[in-house]
Amino acid sequence: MKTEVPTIQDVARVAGVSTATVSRALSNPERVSEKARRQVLEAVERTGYVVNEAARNLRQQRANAIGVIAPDLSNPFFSSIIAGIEQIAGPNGFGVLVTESSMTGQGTFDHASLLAAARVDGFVVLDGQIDLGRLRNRVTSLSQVPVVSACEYPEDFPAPSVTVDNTGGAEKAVRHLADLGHTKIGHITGPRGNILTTTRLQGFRAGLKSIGLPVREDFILPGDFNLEAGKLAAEIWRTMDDRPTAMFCASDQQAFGFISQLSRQGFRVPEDVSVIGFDDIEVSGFFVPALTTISQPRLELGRMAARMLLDRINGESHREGLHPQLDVTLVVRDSTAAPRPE
Amino acid sequence: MKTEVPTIQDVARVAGVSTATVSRALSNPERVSEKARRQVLEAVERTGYVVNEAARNLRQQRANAIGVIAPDLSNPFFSSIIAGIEQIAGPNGFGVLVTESSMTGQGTFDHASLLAAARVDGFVVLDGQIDLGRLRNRVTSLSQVPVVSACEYPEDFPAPSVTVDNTGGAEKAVRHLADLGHTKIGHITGPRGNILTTTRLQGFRAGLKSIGLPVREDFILPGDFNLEAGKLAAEIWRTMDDRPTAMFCASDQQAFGFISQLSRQGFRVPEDVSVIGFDDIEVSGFFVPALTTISQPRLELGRMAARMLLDRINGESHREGLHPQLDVTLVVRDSTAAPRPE
DNA sequence: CAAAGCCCTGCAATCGATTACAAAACCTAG
DNA sequence: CTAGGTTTTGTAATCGATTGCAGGGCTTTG
Repeated sequence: MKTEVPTIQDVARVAGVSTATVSRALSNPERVSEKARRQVLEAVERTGYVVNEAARNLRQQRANAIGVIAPDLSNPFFSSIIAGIEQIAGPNGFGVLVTESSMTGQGTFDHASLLAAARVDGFVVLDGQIDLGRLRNRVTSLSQVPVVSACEYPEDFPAPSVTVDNTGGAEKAVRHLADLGHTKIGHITGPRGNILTTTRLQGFRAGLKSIGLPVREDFILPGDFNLEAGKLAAEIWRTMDDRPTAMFCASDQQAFGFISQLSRQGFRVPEDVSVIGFDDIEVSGFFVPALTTISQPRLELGRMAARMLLDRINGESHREGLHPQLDVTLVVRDSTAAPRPE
Repeated sequence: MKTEVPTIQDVARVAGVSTATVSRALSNPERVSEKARRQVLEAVERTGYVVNEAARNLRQQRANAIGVIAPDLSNPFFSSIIAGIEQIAGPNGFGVLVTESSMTGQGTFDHASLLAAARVDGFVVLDGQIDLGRLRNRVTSLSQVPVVSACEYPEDFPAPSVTVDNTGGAEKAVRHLADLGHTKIGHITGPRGNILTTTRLQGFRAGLKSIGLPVREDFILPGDFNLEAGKLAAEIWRTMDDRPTAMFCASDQQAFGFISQLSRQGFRVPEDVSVIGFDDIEVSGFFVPALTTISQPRLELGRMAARMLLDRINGESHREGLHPQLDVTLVVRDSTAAPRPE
């Protein structure tokens, strides 16, 4: 039982040609004769040869892999994006290396090293809070390094990005609630300093304004995107003298936490308060009540980001400032309804 | 602005030593003199040198990376396990390459190639449905290749695995329902042929038997682990003449789908029917009603698998048949209650 | 038939690190 | 002061693929 892994040499010997021909037959089939190609292909079959990526990477000075820096793998929102990235990267011969932001910085695995180490040819950054200093530190100008951000990104991130229309989404949410007859509309924000938080809040304000409703600052509750934050917000809502009859949540998870805590206290959604989320993750349609929300094209976000990154890696440097914005759509389900008549 | 990446040669020149010394100073500090070490370290600092992994991998014949084959990245269940794998792999200098099973087989990216291509040193397989033929095809005997399966695995998978006590978990679920006073207990299974389906069903039967309840075959509904399956099962439950008063679902997602569809039809959980899930994914505690379920140590599952794989890669061949089983725990929340008195 | 051009092929250098081997430097003890 | 031992260092081979260059074969054309 031979455990030896066959090399290109073995193939060459079996096929009766040189290694150069084998290499060419495999990567540039049209550059070799019909006959040689057949022989090589057969020899590959017989030997079970598979190219050694390490050798190829070394010679070609590229890794054929891209890195993904995600803040939190256990958040289903990100995994969908990653799946989208995979969908594009895989068929193009690129592997996908996923790293949680919290992991990097340990051992040999910080972002910059990852890149310089020739392990990946570029990054998709999904983390809006990422520490730029660490990246910049090694890489003089980020704009020379293939990096694309998706979804979120830190302020003045000097890289192309692909995002969704957060402002427009928030406006849609507000308009939907207003259309149902709500006039006292509240908002639970995302974490401070996050770009998504800012744009959604902006859209919330703009939405109210555009339909002539006043912005009640006391109806804006600070939060985070996770379940716990929604729960906390519910506690605050409960203690309010004058309560909003509808809440626009910055994320679906947050909405779940909000609704969950409310029902535990005996309130009903949408009877006592309408709730609308943002993201449209998979469970949203199956929540009780099914969640009305703003749907993001998550898979497409990932696919787009991957495409842009691959383009950059391949040298098609579309100008620095490419920032496509995908559209979001309102999905009406059961968590929103007309306010209870006074 | 130089874009050149510094090599070990550059470091050697700056430090005034040979490349061999640089290499040793970095990976075996104790093998070089105090003085040389200082010089090298300073030169590294000055040049911003980072080892080229491709070159190292080629020379050392190892990739310092492990592959993870997951069936479905958008399932939050798996992402947690992956996070666990990361936690172990990262600090040990190993990268984690994640692949969705559905992706592999396309292009150069099928499982076996991935391995032979020297891209990864081993795999963690999370997919119970994986096509073994494709793996075996290249690799004479899987048992020689560092592979560890976690959670699920195909029948007679010739590799170490780490799983949870599915049978025991199912028994706990049944016992809990029985303790509440239920005698008509049903089960929605996972997909056919899956090991988790089998073991949980087994446990379900064993549980009933151990408390002296008869196994009603018509109370066992075929399903899948996803949301949709739960919804389908709910439709069946509705049409039953004699309905179970409690359902043990093979997964939390399935339970969500079941509850969701039921409430849409005007039934209430747990008043009309108690529901218990399996997995304890994050939202479960925030569902309405909060889901009673069997909690799996998902992070630990990943960590354990990673540890075992790293051991195998490093040659510590603990005997073939290592199959640790982690314990699961019952988490009682609001979706289960005593049956309504007749 | 010879010259020019094209296609195919092979030789050998190359990528950047690691490491076997040997030489050099340094110590220690007699 | 020297033989023998130990530590430190450097030289050069090596991993496996890709690719610039040049040579050989074949076709085309004058």
